[in-house]
Amino acid sequence: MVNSSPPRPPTAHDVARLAGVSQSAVSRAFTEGASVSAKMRAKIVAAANELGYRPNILARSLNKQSSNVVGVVFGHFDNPFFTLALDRFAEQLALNGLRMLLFTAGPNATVDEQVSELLSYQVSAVILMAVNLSSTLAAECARSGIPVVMFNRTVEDDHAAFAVTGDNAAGAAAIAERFVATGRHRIAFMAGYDDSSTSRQREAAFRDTLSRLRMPAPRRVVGHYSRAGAMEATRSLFRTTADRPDALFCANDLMAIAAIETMRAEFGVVIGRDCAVAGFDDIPMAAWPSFSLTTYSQPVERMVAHAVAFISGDATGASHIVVGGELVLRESA
Amino acid sequence: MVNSSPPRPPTAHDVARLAGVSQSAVSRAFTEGASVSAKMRAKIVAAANELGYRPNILARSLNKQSSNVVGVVFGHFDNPFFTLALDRFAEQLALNGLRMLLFTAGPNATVDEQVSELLSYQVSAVILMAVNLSSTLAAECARSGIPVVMFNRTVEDDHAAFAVTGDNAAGAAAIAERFVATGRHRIAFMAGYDDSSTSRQREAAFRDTLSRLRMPAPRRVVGHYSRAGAMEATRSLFRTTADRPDALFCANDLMAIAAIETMRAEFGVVIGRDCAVAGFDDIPMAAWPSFSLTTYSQPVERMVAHAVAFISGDATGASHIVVGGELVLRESA
DNA sequence: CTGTTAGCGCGTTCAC
DNA sequence: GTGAACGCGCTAACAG
Repeated sequence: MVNSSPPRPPTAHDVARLAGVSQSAVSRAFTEGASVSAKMRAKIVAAANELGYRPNILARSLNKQSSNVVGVVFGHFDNPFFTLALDRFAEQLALNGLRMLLFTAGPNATVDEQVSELLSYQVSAVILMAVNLSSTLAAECARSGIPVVMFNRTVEDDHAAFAVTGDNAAGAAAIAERFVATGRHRIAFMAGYDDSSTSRQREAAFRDTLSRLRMPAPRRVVGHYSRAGAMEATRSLFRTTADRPDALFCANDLMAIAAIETMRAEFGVVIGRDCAVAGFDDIPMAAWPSFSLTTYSQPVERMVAHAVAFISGDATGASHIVVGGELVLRESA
Repeated sequence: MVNSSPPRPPTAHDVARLAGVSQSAVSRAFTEGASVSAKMRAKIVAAANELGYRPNILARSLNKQSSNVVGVVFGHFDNPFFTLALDRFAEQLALNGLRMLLFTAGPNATVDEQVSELLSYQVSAVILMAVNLSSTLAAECARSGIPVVMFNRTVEDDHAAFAVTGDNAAGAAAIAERFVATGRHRIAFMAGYDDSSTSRQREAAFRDTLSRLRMPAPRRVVGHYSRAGAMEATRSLFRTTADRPDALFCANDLMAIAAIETMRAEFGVVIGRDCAVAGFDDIPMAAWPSFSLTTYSQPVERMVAHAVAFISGDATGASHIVVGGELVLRESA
C-alpha cells in the first residue's frame, strides 16, 4: 500500500558495498572469534546499522550444515505439566542460543510424520513431549546424527533415544504405601493411555507394592490423560453405591483433580475422608486450596536441565535418566 | 559410536545420481504442480525412499525468499487462555502448511529484541501473544513486508500491525450491568498490567458503565495478570472487615479464580452470595464446578482463525478486528 | 517434458 | 588481516 516495491532485506553484499569492503569481511565481522581488525569491524557495524542488516540465519545454517533450532513435538496442551515444561525448555534452550520449532500432535496422531518433517528443517535435535515415537524413526534420527530426547516417556528400544522421566516406580510405590498406612482398603487406579510407558510403569509399581503389602489388586479404570476421560472413569467407579473405592491413585494430577471434582459435585464424596486421592506430577494447581492434592512430584526444572544438557552435548552416555521426586502430602490423602 | 562417519543426509544430487536423472528433475518431483511425467516421478520417488531423502527446507526457503514458518512470541505460559490459543494456532497454521518458531518473553522482557532476532530467521509472519511491541519495531517489520499480528493486544499506533482482540468494552459493560442488576453496591476492579491495552480497555468500559448507571467508581487493585498477584490484591481488599466489596470484576479468569480461592480459604467468603466474582476469557477452568465462574467469553477459535487468515493473505484490510463474545452466567455472579 | 545454468546469502578455504 | 573464489542444497529461468 504505502510502498509497492518488494523491500528485500539488505544482504552482506549491500553492507560490504556501503562500507567499501568485501563481503567476506562482513561475514567475519558478524562471526564470533573471527580475525578482523577493530576499525574494520567498527566500519562494518556502522554500515550494517545504517541499512538495518541482520545475517540471514537460513543461509548461515545451510552453509554451516547445522541450525540452532531444535524441533519440539508436543502432545497435550491441556496438561499444565507439559506447558510448564515447554516454558522451561524455551528458557533453557535460549540460554544455549537454541530456538524451538514447534509441532503439535494429537494424542494419538502419527508422530512419525511430524518428526519426519522436522528432519527436513535440519533441526539440530528433536524433543518429544508426551508422545511416542516408533523405534524405526528413532533409528532414522540416530542415523542422521540428530539427538532425540523423549521427555516423560521411554521407548521399548532404549538405544536410539535419550529419555528423561520422573521416578514412576518410586512415586507409585510411595503412594501405595501411603494408602495402606492410612488404612485404605478398597483401592483403585486410574490409568492414562494403555500405550503410554509412563502410565504403565506407574501402574506396575502400584500393583506390585500393594501386592507386596498383602492387598488385593486395585480396581482399574482408564482416564486417557484427559479431564473428560477422568470424569467418566470416576463415574464408573462411583455409580454403584456399594463397593465404592476409598482410595484412588490417578496416573497424573490433571486426572486426579478431575476425579476430585466429580466425586464432590456428583457423588457428595468428602475428599480425604470418604475417599483418598493421589496424583502424579505436582503441577502448581495441585497446591491450590480447592484441591490440596497429595501427589508425587516430578521436578520439571531438573528434568529439562538434563534434556538440554544432552542436546548441548554435555551429555553423559546414559540413555535413560530418572529424576527422583518426593511424595507431597496434602489434604486429599 | 556405532558409525563414526558423519552421516550427512542425502541430497537431491544423490537421488538424481541413483535414479539416473538430473538434479532439477528431483526438485520438480517434490514440487507441487511441477511438470514431471508420471514414470519419472515414480522412479525418483523410489530412489528417494531408498536413500531416505527429504528436501532440505532451509535451502528451499533461502531460494524462494520465503519460509513457511511464522515466529511466535509468547508471554504468559501460566494462562490457559494463551496456551489454548497457542494450540489452536499450531493446528490452524499447520493446515496452511505453516510451522511455528517459538520465542518466549518474560512478562516485562524486551520483546523488541526477540522480534528483531525473529526477523533474521526470515519468518513469513510474526505473532505476538500477550506482549507489547514498540511501534518502531512494528514499523521495521512492516518495512520488511512481514505481517505482524497482535493477539489479544493492540498498539497505540494502529497502522503497523494487525490486531485481533475480544470485545473488551462490551464484556466489561455487560459485567458492570450484571453487578448492578443483581443489587451489588461495593464494587471493585482488579486490573492486570497498567501497560496492557487489554486491561486498560476493560477497566475504562467498566468504569464508564458503572458511572452511567449512577454508581460510584469501583475500588481498584492490580493483580499483574498472575495468580500470586491476584491473591495479594484480594487480601488487600478483604483485610479490613468493614468496607469489603460485594462484587469483584477481574481483568481475566486466571486472576478471578485466584481471587475466589483466596476469599474462600482465607476470609470465609461465600462466592456468589457474600461477594460476586466475574472474570474475562471463559477459559475451560471457569466452568469447573469448584469455580463456576461468571465471565465474558473470548472465542479463541475465531480469534485465531482471523489471525491465520490475515497471515495467509486472505486478510481484509482491517487493522483491528474485534471478535464478540458473550456473557456466560454461572454461580459466581 | 527434461537437462543445463544461474543464483538465493552466507561461511570458509586459499592466496596475497 | 583482507579479498577472491567456491560451495551449502535447492528453485527457477532458459533451452532443447
